[in-house]
Amino acid sequence: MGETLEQAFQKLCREKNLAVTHQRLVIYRELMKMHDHPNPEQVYERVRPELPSISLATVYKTLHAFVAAGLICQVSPHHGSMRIEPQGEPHSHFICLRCHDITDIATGDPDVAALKAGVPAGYQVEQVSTELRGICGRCAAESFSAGHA
Amino acid sequence: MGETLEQAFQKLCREKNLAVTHQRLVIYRELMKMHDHPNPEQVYERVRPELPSISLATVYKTLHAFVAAGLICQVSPHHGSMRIEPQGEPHSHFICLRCHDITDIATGDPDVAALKAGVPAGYQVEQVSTELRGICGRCAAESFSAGHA
DNA sequence: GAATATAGACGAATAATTATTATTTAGCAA
DNA sequence: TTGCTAAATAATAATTATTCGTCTATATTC
Repeated sequence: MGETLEQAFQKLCREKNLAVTHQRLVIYRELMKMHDHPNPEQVYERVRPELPSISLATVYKTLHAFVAAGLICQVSPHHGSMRIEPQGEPHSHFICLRCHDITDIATGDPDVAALKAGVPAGYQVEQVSTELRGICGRCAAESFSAGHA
Repeated sequence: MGETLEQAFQKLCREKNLAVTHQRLVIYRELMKMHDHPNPEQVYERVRPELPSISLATVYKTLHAFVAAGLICQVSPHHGSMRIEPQGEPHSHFICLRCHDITDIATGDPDVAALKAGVPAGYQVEQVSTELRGICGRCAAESFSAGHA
């Protein structure tokens, strides 16, 4: 039973062509214990007792590898830098994961009332927004031609 | 008529207790011309011809002042650092603008089909997420007691 | 118009992340 | 097994984005 998680991890790695390393296993095991939304620094601190010589850069690379492989998700990947919206019109945004470009999407408002219903008491909601993320037309065209070059 | 924007800006500033400065006016005027989602660096480059001695730090401070006053919006303010979600369950997030804490919100999925309908052709949507932003219970309680200290 | 508070310029500092390079390790084949 | 090759790691430097501190300049208030 103690092996179940490790075996599951090995299987996942095979599927995704990730090498199974001790560091990755320990990081994965710690991640699976966490039910909040840690940042890389926190993950680093959590694994250090078991991996005293690990470096923060390795944690970053491992987390990115896990995200790319779909083992974990990233909460609202940001845009590299602060982005502002001069006009106050409410709409959704499409954010390109590759070039970070933001495209306005005209959509109906989300059901704000239903969303707010799930918010704990004492929380003050100031904004609600829906984002779509993926690859924009330009980047999709580029990777297509690159794939056929 | 050329004065309309300037007058409107002055009025806004009075309402929000912001001093009307030349730098702020120029930044505001440029922002109102922009229909994309510039970052501070881009705003800086845009105003430099008119304000050769402005510093990037001033642009940051001004943008923050404008956001706080509600003159402009920020597109998905980020969390200071990368945040991950170990478990793959889909849900929404409440993000505290003060302490950056992320709280899971159990909600129904947004109408993904309707959202995707507004996406330009050639764009590949990989994720759709809804975020609520505001002040979490802890921070709200703190500012309440601070306000009455 | 003078006093006071706020804003700006400049440079340095900090935080988050990525790149570099040498070393180690995993995955695979003989 | 053993050795080869590609990938992963550790350590550190570099980059990028953002903020801070200090001094000067400007706006607001009287």
